[in-house]
Amino acid sequence: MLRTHTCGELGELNVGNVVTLCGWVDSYRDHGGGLFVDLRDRYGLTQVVFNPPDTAPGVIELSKTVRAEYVLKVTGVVAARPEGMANPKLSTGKIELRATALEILNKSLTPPVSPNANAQDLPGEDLRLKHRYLDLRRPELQKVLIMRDRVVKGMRDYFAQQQFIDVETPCLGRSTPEGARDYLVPSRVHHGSFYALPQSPQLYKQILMIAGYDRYVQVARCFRDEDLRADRQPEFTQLDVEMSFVDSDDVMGIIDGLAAKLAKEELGIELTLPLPRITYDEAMERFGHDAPDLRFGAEIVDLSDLAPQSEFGVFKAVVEGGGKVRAINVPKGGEFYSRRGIDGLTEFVKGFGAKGLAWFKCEEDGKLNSTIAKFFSPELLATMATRLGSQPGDLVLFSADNWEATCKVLHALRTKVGREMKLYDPQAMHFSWVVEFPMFAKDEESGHWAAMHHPFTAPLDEHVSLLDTDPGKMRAKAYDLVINGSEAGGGTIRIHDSEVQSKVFALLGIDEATQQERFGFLLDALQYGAPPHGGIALGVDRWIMLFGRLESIRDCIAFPKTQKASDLMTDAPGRVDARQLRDLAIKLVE
RNA sequence: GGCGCUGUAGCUCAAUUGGUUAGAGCACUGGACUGUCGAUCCAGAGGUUGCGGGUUCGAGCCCCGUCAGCGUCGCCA
Repeated sequence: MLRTHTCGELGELNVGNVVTLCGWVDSYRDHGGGLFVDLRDRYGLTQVVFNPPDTAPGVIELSKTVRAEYVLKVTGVVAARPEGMANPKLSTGKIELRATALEILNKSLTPPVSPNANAQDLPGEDLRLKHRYLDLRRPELQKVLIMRDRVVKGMRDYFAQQQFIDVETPCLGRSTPEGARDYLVPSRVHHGSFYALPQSPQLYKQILMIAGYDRYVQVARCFRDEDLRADRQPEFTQLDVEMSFVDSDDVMGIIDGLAAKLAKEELGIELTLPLPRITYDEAMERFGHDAPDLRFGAEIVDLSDLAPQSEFGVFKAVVEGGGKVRAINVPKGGEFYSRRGIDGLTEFVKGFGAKGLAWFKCEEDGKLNSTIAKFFSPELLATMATRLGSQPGDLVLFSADNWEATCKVLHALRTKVGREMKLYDPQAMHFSWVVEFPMFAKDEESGHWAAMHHPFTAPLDEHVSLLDTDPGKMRAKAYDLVINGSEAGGGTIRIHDSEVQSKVFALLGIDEATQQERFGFLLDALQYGAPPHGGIALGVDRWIMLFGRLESIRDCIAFPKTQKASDLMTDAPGRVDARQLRDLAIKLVE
C-alpha cells in the first residue's frame, strides 16, 4: 500500500504518528511562506501543511506546483492544530498533517467538473456525464453509491438468511414481442436470428421453481428499449424474487420484512407491519392511479350525481354521455393558487387531454368564488362542498370526462399540487401495497383483451369462473409495492393449472401455435410437476432514488445514459466496422 | 413521434425595447503574502454567443431549420 491511512480517519488519537496519505487535491491555499492542501479521498478530507520548519524547502517548492485534482502521496507527522485553528466542518478538523515528504503521483488537467463544487455551481448534467470520473468524485455521489452498496448487500443478506438461493439467469435470451420493446443482439452463427436482452428474468425464475429451487433471488440487470424519464433508464436493476408453495400474502410478507429492515437501517424509520394494502379499484377510485402517493389526502370525490343538477352545460353533457364528474379538494389551495396560478393548472391539464379546468375557491363566508358558480344553486354548492369536505380557503378542482380520463387528470393535478404546496413532509417515506389488479385490459386500438401484467398471472380463486363470462371484472393475484407514489416493485402469483392457462391464452387471442413458439418451453415445463409459485421484482434503482431523496435515477447509477440512451462518456452506441456487420450478415439501409 | 425549457469564456451565470469594444464570480497564468480552510491582495490572458439559414441599417436577443441536454405526453405486459 502506498498509504498508511485514509483521508477520513485521522484524529487527536493519532497526534505524533508518522503517516502517509494518498488522495486528490480538493483545494490548496498558498501563503507564500507555506501552503495548505486539503487532500481528499472517498473517506474524507485531511488538511496537509507544507510549512517550515517541519517541511524542507525543496518539498515546499514542489508543493507549490500542485493544482486541483493532482494525485499526491504525502508523508508527515500528525499534529494537533494550533489553538483556535480547528475546523469544525471536517471530521479530521482537529488535526493536520505536517508534511515531510511529497510525491506527485499524477497531475491533472484543469477539471471541467469540480468535485468540490457546491450545488449552485454544479456544471450541466451533460458535462458531468461526459466527465463522469470527475463527477463520481463528488462526495454527494459517492455517498449515494456507498448507500446503494449497503442497501443491496442488506437485500442479499436478508434473503440469504431465509434460505433463498441466488441463481444467475442468461442475458442472451429469446425475444417475446409482448411488453416493452426488446434490445436485440444479432447472432453470428444463426444469420437472421437475434437474441433479446431480458426485460426481466420472468420465465427463467418460473422454470427454477419447477426445477425445485423453491426460494430464488437475483440482483438482475434488465433492459427495455423504451423512451426514458427521470425515473427510467434503458438498463436497470431488479431485485428478482420467486417462491414456491406460496400465495400473495406470503410474498408480500417477505417483502414487508425487507422494507422494515431497510427503512430502519438506512432511514431510521420504524415501519408498522403489515404494510397497508388497498385494492387497485380503491386506488383508482380514491386517487386515480395505481401507485397513489399516500403521504397526503386531497382524495378524489365523485360528484356525477350532483353535477348535472346544475345549469353548467359541460357537466350535464358529460354525465348524460356516460362520463363522470369528479373532483379533488385541495386544502388551502384557494390561498395558494391565484387566478394566474389556476390558469397554469388549466394549461397543465390540457397536456393530459382535458379541454379545460373547472374550479371553485371556497371563501370565508361559505360562498364559492368561481367563473362557473353562477350555474349552481347555493344549496347545490353547499351539498357539494360538504361531500368534498371543503373548508374556507380550499380549492376544488374538477374533471369531467370518461372515467379513465378523470383518473388521469385528477391524479396529475393531485400530484402536482401536492408537490407545489408541500402537502406532505419531504422526509416522510410511505410504503404500501396495491393489490388485486385487473387481469385484463381492453386494447384501445384492436379491441382485444391484453394481459395487464403478463399472461401467466393467476386470477383470484373466486374469479376463475369469470374467464368465460366477464373477463373485464376478473382480478389477479397481483401486488405492487408503492413508495411515496412511485412504483417500487410488483409481482404476481403465477398460473400453475394448464387448463386455466389455456383459457387465458385463448382469451388473449394467442393461438396454440403461437403459444408453442413463444412460451413452449414454459408450457412444457408446467406439465412436469409445477408447484404453485409466485414472486416479485423490486426496482433497485428506484429504491435508492427514494432512499436518497434524489430527483433523478441517473444520480444513483454510476454510469447512466441520457434521455436518448447514449453514454456521453464512451459515446455509446457507436458505429461498427463493416467487417463486424459482414460477420453478422447485417446490411445497413439508407 | 408530440409539447415545453435550456444552450454566451474551461465552469456557473449576466448583458435594458434589436443598438458602441459581449461582462462578473470561480478556475487558469504571473506576482505579493508565516496559519489558511471555498484564503486574501495586485496584474494578465481567455469568446465562431451550439450549428446552418433568414429578417434588419444593425441580431447573443426576432423567425425557420438542425444538433445536444433536461422535463413531460404517447410508450414502458
